Amino acid sequence: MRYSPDHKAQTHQRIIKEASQRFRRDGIGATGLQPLMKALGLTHGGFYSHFASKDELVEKALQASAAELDEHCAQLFSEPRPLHAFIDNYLSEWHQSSPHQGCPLPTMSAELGLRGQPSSTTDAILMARLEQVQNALLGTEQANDQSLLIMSTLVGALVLSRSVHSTKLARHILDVAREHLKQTPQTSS
Amino acid sequence: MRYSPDHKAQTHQRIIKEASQRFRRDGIGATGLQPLMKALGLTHGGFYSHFASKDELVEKALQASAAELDEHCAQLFSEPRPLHAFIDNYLSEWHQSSPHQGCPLPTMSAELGLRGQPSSTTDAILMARLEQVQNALLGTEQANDQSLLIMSTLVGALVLSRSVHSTKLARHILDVAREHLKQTPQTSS
DNA sequence: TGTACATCAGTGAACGCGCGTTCACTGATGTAC
DNA sequence: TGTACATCAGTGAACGCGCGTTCACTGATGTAC
Repeated sequence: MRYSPDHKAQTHQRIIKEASQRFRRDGIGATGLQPLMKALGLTHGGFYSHFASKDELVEKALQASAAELDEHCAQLFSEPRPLHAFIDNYLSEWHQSSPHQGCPLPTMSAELGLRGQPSSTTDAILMARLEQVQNALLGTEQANDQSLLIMSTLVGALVLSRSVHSTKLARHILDVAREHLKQTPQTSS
Repeated sequence: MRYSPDHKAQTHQRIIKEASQRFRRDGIGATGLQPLMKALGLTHGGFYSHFASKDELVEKALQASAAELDEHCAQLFSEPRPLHAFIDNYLSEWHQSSPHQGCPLPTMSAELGLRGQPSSTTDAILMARLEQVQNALLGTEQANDQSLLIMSTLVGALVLSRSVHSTKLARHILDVAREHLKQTPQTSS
């Protein structure tokens, strides 16, 4: 064979990785398969020997984003104050300006909501995130509810911060949410 | 003339109204001008005698959404407990399942963030919403910051609730956020 | 009162473009004999 | 060792489609004389 035995598998993964970034950065609808393949030094015709359709790629890319995020979070949650580390990371300037490397919920959830296949991977991503926050809350009463509340505020602050034109306001939104969430640490509200 | 003197102005407004709903429901990119005009019983060719481009319509439609929302909020804020009324409305099942009639922030902000023209109408919408929340907080210290925090949680809860596949979870997200926000009424955190 | 003309909201065919998808093909490799 | 064939990741032209946009046109009306 012309290529190494795992060459195709590698290409497969490269497509998924690039797609997962573009979907988060530009949205699913605005990401074309032709430019995507070209960016990887390939032609678009080969795409369908890797995936049955764009929808399949969306699903795979979303799962890849989730796995990437799980790994990233696992590191944060090994720190002394896991919840603070998670919050700081989620509301960091890095996350604000790097949607393509961050959580898919703020960027893709709206678009996924109205796409044909409801996917249910969104649920899985949210649940995974919630679980980790719950672990950090260490068996507090209503840890379940509180983690939902925290995630709501995190996602909302990030969405608003990214959509706002004034960088000063954008930053302030993150600051306010960060302060509040770190101030109400383990106790139920 | 064949039409009444304000006929064109009426058509103009009908286009804006229909567009403002479709943009919120389906997204800007996924809303075609051809189907939009057809839905109003018109042909697509006439569009450009009303607007210079789709971008201009986006701007006008966004402003219309904002005005519509202002009016709606004004009613809520005349009630005895304006903040509670606002929160209940924002996190209601009606708002959850009626993105086309609701706040454009949860549905359009992601897409607006990455479009060419930064628009800055998003900022105006957010500021208007914040101002009303602040008024409800009646000059509390840090009313400014607290209204930002409330809006973050409201937007995040609605975004998550809409994107989630399980209706039970969707409802729970709204419930948790509503309970929390109504529990911390006027006092700063 | 009747004819000729101007107005102008809306019509519908056409444009170039990028989309997702299909498919006959290429060409370097490994295998068979 | 050398030739013939099978494999298969990737190629690139082509498909039908809907998009935003343009433009010559229609046809009912109001106005001028």
